[in-house]
Amino acid sequence: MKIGTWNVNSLRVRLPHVLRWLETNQPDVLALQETKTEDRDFPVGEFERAGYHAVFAGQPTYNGVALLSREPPEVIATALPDFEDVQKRVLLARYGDLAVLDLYVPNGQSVDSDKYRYKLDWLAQLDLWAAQLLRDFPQLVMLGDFNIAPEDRDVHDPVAWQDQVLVSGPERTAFRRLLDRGLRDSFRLHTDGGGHYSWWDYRAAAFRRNQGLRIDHILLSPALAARSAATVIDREPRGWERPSDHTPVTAELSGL
DNA sequence: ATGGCGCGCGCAGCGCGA
Repeated sequence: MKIGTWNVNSLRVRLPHVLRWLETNQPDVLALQETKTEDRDFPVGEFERAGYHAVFAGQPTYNGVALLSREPPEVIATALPDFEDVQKRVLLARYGDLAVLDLYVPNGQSVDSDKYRYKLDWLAQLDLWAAQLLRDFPQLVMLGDFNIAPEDRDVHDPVAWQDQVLVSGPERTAFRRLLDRGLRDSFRLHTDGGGHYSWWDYRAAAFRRNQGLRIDHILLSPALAARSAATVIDREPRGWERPSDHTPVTAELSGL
């Protein structure tokens, strides 16, 4: 099976891109972030016509997550447990034995901001939840926009980015804690080198110059990591007209 | 050189993203 993640930076604007990408790539599950769409405006019918079920947790203007799938979903959660938050950043669904957690981790803005503190608190709560989820769901995929470049090889200019938000030590420690729980970064199961990014700034021709960060991730529980056949960053949609600043990442799991 | 682009909201220009 194929399962992907894509921060679309407004589903209203990017719906044609998502439909085109679904048609070409035929994933079994696609997790979206930054839909920026209220639930009553979610384009359910468009995805039904494309052969996909859709579940979503949205709000006006900001944030918003969704899961598209061939199989009908069972929604388990739409928020972090025990964490007061009006921001829609979490969607957990299951498809039979497979559990999929779609995440839009807070950006953090800058390391000296209140939003950074919120990001670290949010990640601490995610870590607690991850321990429970790994017990409850042996077949767990945790994927989305983590807003963390885990290592310097995931950063085009580590010196310029040092100690900046998305790259700072506390954020990387939070990401590392998830791996210490037993989750595996599926991209790194198959590719060691640098220069592979999932986001490029709209400004300064960053995509053309491949000045990006790898911040969109697919984490796999141990049972799924054993089935990981490939993880691919698809740069193509970043080159389309009026693109999202993120591009899709897809994991292939064998025997599911 | 801290801007640079693109989004929502709403009709100007600001907050936000990363």
